[in-house]
Amino acid sequence: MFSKACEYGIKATIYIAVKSMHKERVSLKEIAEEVNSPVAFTAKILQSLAKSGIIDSHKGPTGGFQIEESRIDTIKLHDIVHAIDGDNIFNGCGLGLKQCDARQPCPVHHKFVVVRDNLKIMLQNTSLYELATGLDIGLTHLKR
Amino acid sequence: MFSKACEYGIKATIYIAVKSMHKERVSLKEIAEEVNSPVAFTAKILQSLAKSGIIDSHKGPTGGFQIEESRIDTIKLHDIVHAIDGDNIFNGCGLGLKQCDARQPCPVHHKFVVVRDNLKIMLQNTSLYELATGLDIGLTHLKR
DNA sequence: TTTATTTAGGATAAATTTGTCCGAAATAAG
DNA sequence: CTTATTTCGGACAAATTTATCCTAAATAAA
Ligand code: FES
Ligand code: FES
Repeated sequence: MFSKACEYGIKATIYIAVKSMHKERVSLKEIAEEVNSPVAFTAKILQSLAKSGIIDSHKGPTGGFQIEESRIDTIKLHDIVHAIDGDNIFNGCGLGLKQCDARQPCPVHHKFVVVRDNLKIMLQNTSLYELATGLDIGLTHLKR
Repeated sequence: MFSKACEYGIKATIYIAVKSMHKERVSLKEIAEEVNSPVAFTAKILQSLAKSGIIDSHKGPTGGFQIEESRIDTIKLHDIVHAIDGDNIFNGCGLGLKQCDARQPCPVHHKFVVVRDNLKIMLQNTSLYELATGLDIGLTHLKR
């Protein structure tokens, strides 16, 4: 469904959000540990999320990653997925046709768009805030 | 969403079904042309679909692929996807946790399972027959 | 200013998926 | 029986994704 990079990116962002809600910056190393992801690969993903403006990064001692508190509830899961995996998952044809178009539909088009839109809406309606809160109060988990 | 192999496999199966409904066997070469897929790669996929019992294959002159007519409406999209991509898409965690379990859920679990189940139900409810019919009467297309 | 710490970024490498090649096996037809 | 045709199956290759390594740049603190 999502790429590995996206899975790591989502988990990392949620973890950063939890820490940010407690006014704490968090290092790459800590993130990778908590998220159970390869450190260097996670670094790349965080780098790109920073460039996308989803998270903030700071170099040097006391440096690390954080998210401006006021933005945590405006950031949606959709934004993270879009930043990492692009929009093929939201607009692409389920059977890989170059263009998904209802006027020249593939055999699964009509049924597939329902599912695809369902996913899109879910991602658009899910805020980083609610995901971070669930993790913070111990209702959900990042490792297993 | 689906692997390339699965996309090709679905399109190929639908095409074989259309031909089978007209009592015709169809060769690998023709399938690959109609589906716009690499010939040798398509061969591997068809081979595995034959092993899974979803399609029938016959060697030699006048050989090719076909699907027993009576089975066309009992085969569901779910069967094809399951045969090629396995069941991770139906049961796997959206964030890649080793085990998706409501008792130890990841942050997106509750929202993700709704979408995932939605997809599963759609695939289970979609018969090869209806997909093949749509293609046969020119309502849908395999290339673009 | 020096040092230690942390992210940035480029080069590589490993793993997986996608795709190719070719000879073997089956089989229909002359 | 021989030949032509078609799928089978294994080995190999290319492309993409995932992952690692190392140096540079920034920066906080001594
Ligand atoms: S054309 Fe295939 S999903 Fe729309
Ligand atoms: S635990 Fe992640 S989707 Fe169920």
